[in-house]
Amino acid sequence: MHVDMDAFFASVEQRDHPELRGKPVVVGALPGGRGVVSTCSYEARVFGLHSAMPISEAYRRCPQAVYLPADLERYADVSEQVMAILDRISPLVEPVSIDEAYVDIAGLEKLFGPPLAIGQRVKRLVRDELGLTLSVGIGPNRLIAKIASDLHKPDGLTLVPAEQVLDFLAPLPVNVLRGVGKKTAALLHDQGIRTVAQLRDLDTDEIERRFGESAGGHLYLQARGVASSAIVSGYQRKSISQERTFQVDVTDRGVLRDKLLKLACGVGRIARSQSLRPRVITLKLRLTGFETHTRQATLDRPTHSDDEIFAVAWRLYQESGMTARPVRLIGIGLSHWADGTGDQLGLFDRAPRRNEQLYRAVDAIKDKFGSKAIGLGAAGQTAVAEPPDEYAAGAPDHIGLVRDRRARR
DNA sequence: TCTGGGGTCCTTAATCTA
DNA sequence: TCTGTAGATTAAGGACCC
Repeated sequence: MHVDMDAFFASVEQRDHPELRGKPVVVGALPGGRGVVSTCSYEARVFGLHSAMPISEAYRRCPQAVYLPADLERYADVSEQVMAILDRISPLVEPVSIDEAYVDIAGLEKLFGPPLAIGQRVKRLVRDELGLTLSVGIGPNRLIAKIASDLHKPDGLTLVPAEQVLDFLAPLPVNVLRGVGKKTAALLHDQGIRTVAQLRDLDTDEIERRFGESAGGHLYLQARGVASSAIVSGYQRKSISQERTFQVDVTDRGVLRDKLLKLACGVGRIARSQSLRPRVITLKLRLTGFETHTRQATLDRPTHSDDEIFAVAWRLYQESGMTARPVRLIGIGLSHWADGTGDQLGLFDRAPRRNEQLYRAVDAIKDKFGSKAIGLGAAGQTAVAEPPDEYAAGAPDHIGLVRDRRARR
């Protein structure tokens, strides 16, 4: 099951300020400055407003709307309340963003009834306890549930049984698939491919040649309704970043230096609060004309001290070769934690294409290093000691030995 | 004409190293 | 000891998502 709050930020504002109900509400940047619409109410969408639209254009189209800055802390509180309700439904909840989550509802029939009843229960609980609506999609895997939840927004509830997946997907535009944004959609349109059904006519070699092995492979499978159904709770972030766009492009070194110091303190504080020490610090610059560059440094000694983060970022700026150019945006990112999870070293090889070979290789590694030393997972995923069945069902992408960097085994 | 902020993942190329 | 190279790592950019 995929649940998605309706116009989340705007709905919270309308709930807490009754005078805003029934009116176009835009949460995001304020008119007059630089920025975009974060979320807008359905009353505002009537005027063609939508997320990510430049605020200047939103104001042109709908000057009578109420424009509010985002109060992210408050929305995060509400988000936690929503997630807490989901936790009461299932032990396997995977929040994907502030207003969205996947919930594993397999095997809950005895407790709550059939899938549709579970969806209705979630909607009722959230409406009664929090005064908010959401849209629910239920399907045999994450892809289908996600697309389904989007289909009858707002306040929707859509179920797609496994045997209807292919027919369900066929007429939909290709951009419903994960990873198909503006660029990929345009490439597909150039070939006359607009629907998922049409995408199915491309064979796997053709599609991988055009979109790369990874993206192409995903497209091929998604077009056939194949996707993961694994719901993973427990999240370890991989990076921390903060960035700021200036109201007018900045050339003054002092202004940039001050902003960079503030950003360093901001990311440093978060890193310390989570005991994360980055080994990599990234400086981001956006120049006049939206030209974006990054510069990064790998540290000898990881740190989450504000001073050290700032010093590295400032050095990166000075060595960037762009100090003469006006700056539109400046930002700092931290990544590659020195401690904690996500620090395994994968020695990956192209996988044998047949499971038989795979398991022979796994057995050889087990013999040599012990069963706890090995793990299997799709590329980029956390490896687990025993492969879940869904990996056993198809040929894996990679096989490799995973070890702890610190252990040096 | 305009394009935020916080993320993830992938590709490509250069460089390092066992 | 020298050298070529596969594979790992680093760096930069970009697509995409919410």
